[in-house]
Amino acid sequence: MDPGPETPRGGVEAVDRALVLLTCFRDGATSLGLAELADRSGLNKSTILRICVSLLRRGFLERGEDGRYRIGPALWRLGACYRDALQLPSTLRPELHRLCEDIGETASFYVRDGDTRLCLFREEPARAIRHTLQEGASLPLSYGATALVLRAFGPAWDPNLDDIRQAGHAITRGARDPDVAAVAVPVQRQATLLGALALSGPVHRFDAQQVEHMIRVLKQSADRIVA
Amino acid sequence: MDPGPETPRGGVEAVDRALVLLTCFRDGATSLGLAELADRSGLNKSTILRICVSLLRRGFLERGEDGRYRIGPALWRLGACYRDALQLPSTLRPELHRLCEDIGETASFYVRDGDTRLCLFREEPARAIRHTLQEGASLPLSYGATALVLRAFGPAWDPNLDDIRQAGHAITRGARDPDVAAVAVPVQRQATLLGALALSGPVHRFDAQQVEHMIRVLKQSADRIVA
DNA sequence: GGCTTGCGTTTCGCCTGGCGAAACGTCATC
DNA sequence: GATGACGTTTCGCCAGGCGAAACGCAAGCC
Repeated sequence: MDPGPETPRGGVEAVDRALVLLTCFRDGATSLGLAELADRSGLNKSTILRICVSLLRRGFLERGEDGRYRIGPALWRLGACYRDALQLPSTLRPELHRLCEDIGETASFYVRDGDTRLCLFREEPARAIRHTLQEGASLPLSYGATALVLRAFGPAWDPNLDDIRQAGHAITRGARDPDVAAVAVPVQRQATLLGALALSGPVHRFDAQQVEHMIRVLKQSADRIVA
Repeated sequence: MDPGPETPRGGVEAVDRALVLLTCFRDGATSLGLAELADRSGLNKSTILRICVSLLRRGFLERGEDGRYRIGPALWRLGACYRDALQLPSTLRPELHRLCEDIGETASFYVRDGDTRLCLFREEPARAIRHTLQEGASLPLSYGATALVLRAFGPAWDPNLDDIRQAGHAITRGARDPDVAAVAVPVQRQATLLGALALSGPVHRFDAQQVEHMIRVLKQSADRIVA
């Protein structure tokens, strides 16, 4: 949580600290005690307590009966506001569902978020063995099929990714997890990249023939989404 | 945005102001300029500018090319964290989908959020005429079928709602909007209320017979969700 | 062109909000 | 009853940041 050797100065210190506190809730840490917060944020306990009064009052935090802190409902509301601002087509979620049902693998939609990628939506099939991921999960841009697509079709021009731009899709096998494979295509509206659409699942269900089929279906979906 | 005649004291002023700023994004206001923010929040422009530096740095706000502010991706991530903390059964979303398909009306799930209710999930049917609402929408507890259920089965015991507790469901016709009707049932896990499950649509499609059918299906869904 | 209006941004001296070490109360555990 | 971990409260000191005002810019108007 340490902001680095030299924080780029500017801004309001107290606000910064509050945001650091909120950001402590990640990697599955859905509830935190005061000591854990102090530990993760590096802030003085009394400082945290004071800031939490404000966060609690405005619904940005909640307290369980055990006294532990949790993220509050205001953040769900604002999260929805983020999604609304993206003005994504309403066809996105239905298309994901359709992809997931047709192919029988997890379908997901990622957007770029600075130097990470953010899973906005996902649909999982009802199969026993499937790729599980959470909406809201934040992953690095350094690996993964959606990461490649977001980088290849994003604003910055990386010559290493010419082949992906050429092909119009990206495939990875075991990039993040040795058992997981994924295929991704860009979703573009008038030459601007909205995000990446992907199918992911166990690597053994992604042979050449199936992957080819997935790419075809993914591209059709991407087209329908922005149609 | 005025916190009332006398803010309940305590907390950190700068943090409070930052949260007020974020809360300005609602009612479909997905992007705001500095002047609008100043207007809505009642804060001095220079104060806002200073606070925004922190919010921008941490990804809680974004700036469009037009210079306007929008909610940032960090809030989507945290919104997901709120949902995770509720530990809602993974069966919820599929059940909503099933309800929506079987009945052909909008299916939604609400939780209590202080003195309002918050739409966590919703599924809309593909019909031309349907009830449209947004995930993340915040509505009052004073009217609506889900509001009645959340109040009737929540912690505070309101004797006016005995009949709803008795019946195990609530029905409203034209409570919020004269054209909209809704039926809602509680979702309870070991006697604690998780939220309210509802079907809503145009009032003319909610005659006595259909409503009875919906109630039956809703209760089955609620049971399956917590099974 | 000149005037006006609205916007975002920057400045700066003054003052108070809030920082944090330390002390405290309260549970568990040994 | 000693120890440790935790959440909470206190309080004196001081720098963080408040906000009126000034500024620069672009668009609209006569």
